[in-house]
Amino acid sequence: MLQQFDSIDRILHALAEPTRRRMVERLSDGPVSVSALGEPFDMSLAAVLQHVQVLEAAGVVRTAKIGRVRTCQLDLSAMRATEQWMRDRRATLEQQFDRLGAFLDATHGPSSSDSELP
Amino acid sequence: MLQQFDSIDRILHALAEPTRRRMVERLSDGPVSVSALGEPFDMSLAAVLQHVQVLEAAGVVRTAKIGRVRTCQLDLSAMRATEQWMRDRRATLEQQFDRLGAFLDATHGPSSSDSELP
DNA sequence: TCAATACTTAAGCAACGACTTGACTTTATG
DNA sequence: CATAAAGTCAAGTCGTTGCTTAAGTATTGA
Repeated sequence: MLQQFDSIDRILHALAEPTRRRMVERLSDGPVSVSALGEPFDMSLAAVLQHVQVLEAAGVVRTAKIGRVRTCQLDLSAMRATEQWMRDRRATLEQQFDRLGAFLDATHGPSSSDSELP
Repeated sequence: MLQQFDSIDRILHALAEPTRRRMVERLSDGPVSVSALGEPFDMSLAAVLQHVQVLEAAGVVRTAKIGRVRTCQLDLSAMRATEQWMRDRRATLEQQFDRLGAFLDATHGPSSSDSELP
């Protein structure tokens, strides 16, 4: 597979990992250090750092080092962009349903709406 | 890594793959057959089918076979659930900002708001 | 200053995931 | 019926990823 990831690809890839997802959940309560972030997991600090680096490379978190501790913080704009991508797909498809509904209404008179999936 | 994926994990994993993301974009224009879905990609039909199976297992698409052709269709509820997860993380964190803002306002009088990231 | 703390880096390994090819199975269609 | 079309299944290849351990580097506190 070619590694020509665009921004959304990197964000989704970062969030697809269960451990990283739980880290993000933790970070939504506020900023924490790398070791504090990894504390719930049975995992070396090096592994925790690798997850943090993936999240940071994706733009999902920002980090800053003060003294010897690196503090991690969620960057919401990445998730906003991803939500937006999903909203766009939904909007496009929902438009299709609307057009189909209108077509059916025009062809055979108005009937029950088909514009929502079960 | 333990394979104890929950629903959102499977959805995000399915959408994290660039090829599958483009398939989803195609499907947001309406339902297509497996071979039509794979037509833009330089890839065997077997590979296309594997992607479809991942998307279906994640609940991102539903498929149905009529005669010899299997038609694929987006299921929006999966993406809605994922959007919701992201909205929840954002909401929690934004609440933190609000609390911090209120704290700062109470401690030193009102100043410029910190409730939004750059 | 010495030792503990908090990361960081690098190398290596095993599991996973995206592809492939090749052999079928099922529907159409001439 | 014979052949093509559309999809399915099963191995097997190979790069990526999540993790480990081991050996650093700064910082901090007694």
